[in-house]
Amino acid sequence: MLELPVNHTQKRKRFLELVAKWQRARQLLHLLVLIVLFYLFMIFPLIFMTIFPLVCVWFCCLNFFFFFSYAQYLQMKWPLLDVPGSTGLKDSRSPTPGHLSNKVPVVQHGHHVHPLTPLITYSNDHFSPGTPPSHLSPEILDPKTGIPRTPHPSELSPYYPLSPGAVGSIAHPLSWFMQQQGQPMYSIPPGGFRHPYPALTMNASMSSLVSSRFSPHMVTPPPHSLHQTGIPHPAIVSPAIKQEPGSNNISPSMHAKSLVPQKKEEDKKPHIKKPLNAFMLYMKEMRAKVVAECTLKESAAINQILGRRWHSLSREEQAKYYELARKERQLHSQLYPGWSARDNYRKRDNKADSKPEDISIRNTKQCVQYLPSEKMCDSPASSQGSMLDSPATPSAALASPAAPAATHSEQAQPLSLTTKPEGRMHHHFSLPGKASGSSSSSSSSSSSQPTISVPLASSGSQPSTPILTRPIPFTSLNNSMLSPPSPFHQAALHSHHALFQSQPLSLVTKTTE
DNA sequence: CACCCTTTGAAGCTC
DNA sequence: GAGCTTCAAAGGGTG
Repeated sequence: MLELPVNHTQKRKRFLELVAKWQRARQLLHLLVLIVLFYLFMIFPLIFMTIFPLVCVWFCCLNFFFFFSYAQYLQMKWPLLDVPGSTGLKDSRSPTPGHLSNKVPVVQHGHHVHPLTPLITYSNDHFSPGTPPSHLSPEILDPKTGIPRTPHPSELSPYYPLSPGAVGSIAHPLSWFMQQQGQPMYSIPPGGFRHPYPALTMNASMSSLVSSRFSPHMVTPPPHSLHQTGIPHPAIVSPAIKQEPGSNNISPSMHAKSLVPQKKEEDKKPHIKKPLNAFMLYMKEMRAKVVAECTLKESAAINQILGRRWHSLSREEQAKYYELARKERQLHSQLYPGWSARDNYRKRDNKADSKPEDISIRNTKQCVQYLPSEKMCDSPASSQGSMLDSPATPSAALASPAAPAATHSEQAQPLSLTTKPEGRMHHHFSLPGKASGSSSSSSSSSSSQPTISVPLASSGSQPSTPILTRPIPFTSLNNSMLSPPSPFHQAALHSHHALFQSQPLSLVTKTTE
């Protein structure tokens, strides 16, 4: 009769001893883990940053789960037992029995709280190494829509793609540039870019430029398409990849027979392309959008639309592309210090030789009408009126703080798309010997701009319109011309607009002489 | 299959 | 220095 309670108390005592041992072991384990983690934190901050949160979470969960269940188990099995692990659960104010007191000099924490919890916050602010800072966040606000735009999937377009109709949902490919507008543009060291690895001396904008426009996927990276720095550059086009017309489209046997070794060496040279200008960059970005908005797929038609939209852009928007183009040129010049645009001249010798013959042929192909499709899908801002009312006014560019550096070409701004052919028609009529005969491009352009021939024929007595014949450099504009609402300017534009309206593009065709 | 078309801008060339 | 020419991208169209 008396042995039963004795046995019971002994059993209970033994169990309590077991619990105490486990408690000490657990505390020792805590200490050990703390030491290890602290060591890791001091020695391997990088590892700490990545692994430690996981370890902490794991340890916390495991510890909490294990002790919670164990305490519950003890409470169920020994209702009268004062389980140390459950004190915190039952009542934190309940005194702990002396025989269960902690003799290990470790601060006792609640089991559901990790000892390092006060030192660690699991907020994303501290444990989001992969999250870029706000100024590097890919999400930017669309200046037009105000909607945050997310980065564009790289598979859509290699360069500056803008998904069709998704201006508000896709990050501007120039976001890197937009976000840097407030910063010094070029952090070129005083010694210049003579580093053998220009990429190492690039600033952020440069590197992003390389990673975007000069992404290696554009060009298969054969050895000869690598820059001397080893950096593949899309501007380098191997002759094997992009064959120069008339030079590399020859069969190997013909090549061996007809070409001089020097010619071979020249052909083996990688073809370094020109850096893209502002409009090219704009086209690269907006082409996909226009293609998706319209059912058009002809690049010529797309380019016409893009040309009008380009003029409908605000000065600030254009300035972004001008600045980007400037960076492109700078980077290009740094990557290829000895390169000149002349190097790419006359690559198409047969083409140049055959130009005079092509004029007659081209004159027969000038009735391609893109206007209906453009009317269908072009933005409202690029209507005929908007071409003339486009913000492409010189004064705006001058006033724009983000305006590109003042190169005369960047400042030159066509007043209208319909103005350039007029000048070319001038050559077509006045200088037939050279302008119309020596250049296929100019002749094609002149012949391809249908609005001019008729207005000139009908309004040949308008010598006052040469202001509209070519892009006018700012340097050649006086103040009266720089001011947009100039009566003269408006009158000229109005008359020009009237001419344009009197001869819609869709109705006018090239008049072959 | 090579070239054209079409756009704007940059740079080279010519006079 | 003005004017002209070439090239850069793009992809359907054309011979």
